[in-house]
Amino acid sequence: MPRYKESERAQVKAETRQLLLEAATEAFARQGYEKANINQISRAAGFAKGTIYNYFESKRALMQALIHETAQAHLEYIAPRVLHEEDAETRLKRFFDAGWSVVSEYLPQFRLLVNTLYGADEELKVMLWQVYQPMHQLIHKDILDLGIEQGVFRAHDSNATTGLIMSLYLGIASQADDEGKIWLDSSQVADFVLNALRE
Amino acid sequence: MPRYKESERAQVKAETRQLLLEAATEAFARQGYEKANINQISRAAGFAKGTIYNYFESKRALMQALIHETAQAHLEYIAPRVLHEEDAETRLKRFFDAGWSVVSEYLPQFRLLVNTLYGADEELKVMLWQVYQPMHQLIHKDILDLGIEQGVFRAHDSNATTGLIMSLYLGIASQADDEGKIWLDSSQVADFVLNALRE
Amino acid sequence: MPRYKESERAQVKAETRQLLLEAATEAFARQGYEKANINQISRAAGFAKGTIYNYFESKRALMQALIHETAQAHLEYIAPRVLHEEDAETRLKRFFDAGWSVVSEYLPQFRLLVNTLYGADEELKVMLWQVYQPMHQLIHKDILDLGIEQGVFRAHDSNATTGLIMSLYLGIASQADDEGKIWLDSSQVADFVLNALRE
Amino acid sequence: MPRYKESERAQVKAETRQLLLEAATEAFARQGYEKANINQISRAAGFAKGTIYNYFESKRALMQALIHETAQAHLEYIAPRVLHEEDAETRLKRFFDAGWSVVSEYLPQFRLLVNTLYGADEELKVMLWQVYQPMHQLIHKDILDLGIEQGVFRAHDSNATTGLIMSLYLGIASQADDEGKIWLDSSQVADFVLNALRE
DNA sequence: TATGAATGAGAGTTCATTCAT
DNA sequence: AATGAATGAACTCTCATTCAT
Repeated sequence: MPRYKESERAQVKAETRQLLLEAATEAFARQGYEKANINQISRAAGFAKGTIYNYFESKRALMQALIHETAQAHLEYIAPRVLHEEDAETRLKRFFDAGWSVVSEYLPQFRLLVNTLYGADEELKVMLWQVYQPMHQLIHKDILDLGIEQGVFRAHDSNATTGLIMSLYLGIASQADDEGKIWLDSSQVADFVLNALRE
Repeated sequence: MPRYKESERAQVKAETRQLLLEAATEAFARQGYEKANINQISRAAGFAKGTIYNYFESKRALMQALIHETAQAHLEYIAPRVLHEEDAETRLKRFFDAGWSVVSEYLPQFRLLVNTLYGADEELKVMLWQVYQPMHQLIHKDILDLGIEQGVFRAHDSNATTGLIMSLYLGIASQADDEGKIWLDSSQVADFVLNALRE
Repeated sequence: MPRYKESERAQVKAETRQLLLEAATEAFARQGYEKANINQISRAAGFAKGTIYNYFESKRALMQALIHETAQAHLEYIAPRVLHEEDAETRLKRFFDAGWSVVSEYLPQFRLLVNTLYGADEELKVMLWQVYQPMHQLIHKDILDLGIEQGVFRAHDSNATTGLIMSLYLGIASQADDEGKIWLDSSQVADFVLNALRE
Repeated sequence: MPRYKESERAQVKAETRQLLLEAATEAFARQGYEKANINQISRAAGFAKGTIYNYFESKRALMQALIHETAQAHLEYIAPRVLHEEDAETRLKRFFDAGWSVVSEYLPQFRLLVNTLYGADEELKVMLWQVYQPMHQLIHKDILDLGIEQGVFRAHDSNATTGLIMSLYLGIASQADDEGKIWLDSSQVADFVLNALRE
């Protein structure tokens, strides 16, 4: 069998999978995992109910894949933008900056993450916090510890501060309206943190 | 015409209602609104499935009553403890203090509130934010503005800061373990905020 | 114990029973036996749910008592008005006359009877046709056979005609509007029958 | 994209729908709309309980579809048999003739219609009378008015007479036993009406 | 690979009935 | 005799999942 035929097929599969994930994101974000329904999701993606089961073992597996990939994308969006900067203060600003951009560009994805992080489904929550470890590392090591090293942040429990920063990010950003607009500027939040850390 | 004391019957009704609300809180907090189920809740409260409908019109009405009463109780726990203090700094500390106590004493209730505040159910979310207005007022007026007046907080956008403080409270406190223990002391969070506001 | 106390009590009981029957008639007529509900009926009669069970063994027993008494009353309304006349033709007119009056004065009762007579509940239907036997006798013997005897009706199968007359009565009268007004005059129906029977 | 014939699937769907409608007819006719139950109907049709909801939105929608189709079929059975005749008298006889056949051939359907026409469910009743308009037209125009024109019926209010004829048909035919046998011949009823109209 | 008819567990809700007071 | 809280069977409807085509 010709090689390109194979790859073509693989591409179609990947596209279908992507369409399903997008529809699922939207549905899960809007209605929550329990209320969202497989039929709707399939239809919204342009397929029939059964198709979803060619790509995911179950509704739950779909959700898990979704969380995984979404969180991953979230990380991959934010990390380079932060690391592109040299000094810790700017990195912190960039963190909130990029975080705000995620919200406006990928609102349903972001909502899905927040719902899951603060939701009642322990299994999903734990999984997501794990996937999010690199984000904590980023803040902890590449922003806070760096800042202490650079002498721009006072000595402090940077692990604790990481938690505080994540809470601020998620708490404020989750109040975005349906257009992804957040009532506080990212810089206001960054300044608040900087004030707390400076000297 | 009733043959026994009216008050006696009223008391029994109130108790039953309370038992149902408690069971519901536990169930909704552990499984989320959608997954929790009426039969289970009634059974956990020691009643048959139909009993719940003698007290609440529907599952949703039960949830709404619950949110209302829980949020109210939350407010009534925190406000006096804050207002008992004179200076703004102590008030802020007390706010986190009391907030931490709520978590350890009323863990399911608190979880229910957080799940709802960050959940996908728009109607419940809006309702809860409304009930929570006095909490925002408390922070905004009775802590932040007071602190500015007292000259202990630098001038700042106290409305914005209110949002940040709430995010910190909810974000950190929601990470309590099953015994209600939170990995950060309330004082650490308070100090972080105070550092940001002081000068 | 004094005798009048007894009778007083009996009277109260009878009144309560009557109130319950009236409320039941209204409910059963409006919603049908299955949809009508015991709580509503009790409340409409001014009593609590349980009270009904002091007077009737079950919802079904209530319905049966109701049908019985209503059909009886129906008969007792019509028969004397018919028998008061001497000649068969007038008796027939009186039959429809009185039948029309029943509808305007006792609409819910009448509707209940029609619903039952043409409904799916075989047991109730059979019971009602039995209670209605005297009505058939009245038409058969006291109107039709009399008419033949008097030489005003042609010879015919008066049993069959009885069935036709009942069908006409029930069919037309059941189309009464909510005020009990029937679109055809009783005399029009009577004339139709007389035309069919005369000579 | 579907791999098998569209028409094949459509055919299966139509058959399933028909089976469900038949089972529903039987159940609704025997127990009435309220008492009949969806599970039972599906099972009787040879399907699982949920299947019905692939074909009808709700129990009520099922009932409405049923009434519609049944009344339509009823009309389509009777009308051509009546119109096949030339003179009004024979048409009238054919009307009762055909009406009697409907009962013996489609007993549950007929019972369903009668129960609905004389039942307490106002919405269904109104709907059915509307669907039945053509039947009234048939009697009114194509039998009674024609008869007057042909000079075989005396002048009379043919609208009123239409109502009387329908009452006779429904009233007598609804007394069919479980084999669909009616205690009066259709000709006896027809003769009664003809006697009333002739001259 | 895609389809959608069929499935049936499971949910929320209703309500006749019981019974302690 | 009257009450109404409690009960739980029974009902309608939803939906994740299966599978023949």
